[in-house]
Amino acid sequence: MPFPRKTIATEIESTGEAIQTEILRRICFLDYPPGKQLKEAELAAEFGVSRTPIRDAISRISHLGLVETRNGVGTVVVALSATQIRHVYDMRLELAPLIGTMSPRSITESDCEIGQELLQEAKALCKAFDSRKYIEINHRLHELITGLIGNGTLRSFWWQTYCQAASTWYLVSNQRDSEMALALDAELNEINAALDLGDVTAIGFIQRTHIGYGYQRIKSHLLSTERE
Amino acid sequence: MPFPRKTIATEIESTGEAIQTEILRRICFLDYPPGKQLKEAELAAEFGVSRTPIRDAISRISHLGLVETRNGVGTVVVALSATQIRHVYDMRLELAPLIGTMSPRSITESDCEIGQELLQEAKALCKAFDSRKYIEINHRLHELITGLIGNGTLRSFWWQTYCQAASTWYLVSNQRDSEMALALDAELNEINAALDLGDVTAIGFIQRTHIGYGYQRIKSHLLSTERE
DNA sequence: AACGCTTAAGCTGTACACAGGTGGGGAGTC
DNA sequence: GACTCCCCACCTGTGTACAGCTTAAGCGTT
Repeated sequence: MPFPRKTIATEIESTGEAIQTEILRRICFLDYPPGKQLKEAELAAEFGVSRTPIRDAISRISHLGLVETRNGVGTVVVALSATQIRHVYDMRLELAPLIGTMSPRSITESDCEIGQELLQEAKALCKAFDSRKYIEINHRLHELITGLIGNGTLRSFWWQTYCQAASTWYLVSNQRDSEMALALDAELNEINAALDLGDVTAIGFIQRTHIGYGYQRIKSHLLSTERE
Repeated sequence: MPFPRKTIATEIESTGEAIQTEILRRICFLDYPPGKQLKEAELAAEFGVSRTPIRDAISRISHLGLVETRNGVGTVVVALSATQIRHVYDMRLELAPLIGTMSPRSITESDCEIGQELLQEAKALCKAFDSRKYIEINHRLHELITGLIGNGTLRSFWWQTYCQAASTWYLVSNQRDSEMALALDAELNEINAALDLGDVTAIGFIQRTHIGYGYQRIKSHLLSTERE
């Protein structure tokens, strides 16, 4: 199944898939913020290939609704509308509990190690907030959790909604440094407890809980920006 | 959001999107059965365009896992493995109840008319089964129901799982003519009752129920083919 | 000075040519 | 006759040139 698997397991990626993953990562990480214009020629030069594979990558990304290509104009990264964000979050709230109930993969030693590692980094983040680090920790946490999903379809959907939510979520996080760091620390504490117990079901519900918190933060942010 | 919306509302489709929709339809309808080799040059000639838009369309379809492209060999339509089918159906069982609960669109007069129309065709099908007609009725029923979904993300996911399940499902249906026709007739009776009451929630649960039935049929089929 | 038109620059969409890779069939040998 | 190896036909992957579209800037007119 699609890209999520490719990003998690280190498989042999074709050139096109690697480029797709990289561009999508840049969008999620706000390296390409909403409004940013992606020029095929520019990217082609950067990756050292022709426009063809770039076009292919962008075209495949477009189904997430994160970019919009118009003939003669260009390809721009778009911020999902408030309604779309609501839809994505509503969906994530429903998907999260399924992580643990739909034939999950069993937790390994290595999963626990990664969890601990992330927790340490989150603790460091509480002392000195760094937007970029916050994003990276969250991203790796999502890779870890997505890897626990045994159902390929759910895994794909889970990853898709993450990518759709990421950009907006990380944009909001910039304005609430310490609160976000503490929330992440708390989440990772819970996740690690569940990892040690080998309880994937719990992880699903923990995710559901914290997505709810994040949703609240984003909703209040959306309200305040809509007033302007 | 992606293709489902485009297939349902009659919007202005770009060339590439139209081709994508058409190829995907052919896969769902078993015009391109598993094993069929898709040659870019052939399709290009048929649609009267160059290979470029064809490649684009196939590339975007590939994320559903229904086709596999290997360099030097070609692009072949693949049958989803038993495990993948199980994953898709498990997911559909979870998604179905959400149709009515996640901000559905309200039912219009025109929806009811289409429902009645489909019911009549289903009744005709009971008297003289026609595999092709069975597929078409089901397809249009799915377009109708997908159109009732207000949440764009859910709509996209619902449509994706339908496409993934369709090919296998329709393959199985070939071997159980009358049983399938009767089941479809029963389903459409229930759907129409819910349509008349304007109860989208009911439609979600009806779908959930009948997907369960279909799942059973496919499971027994998978078991019998695995033995061979 | 303000408005409208024209033109050119720059982007994507498409066609086409070529490079790379794969598999099968035929010639040659044992 | 069977097996092996090589070559060629055919397909996808990539690069490149060109056509079409959009926008903005600059010029001319009022």
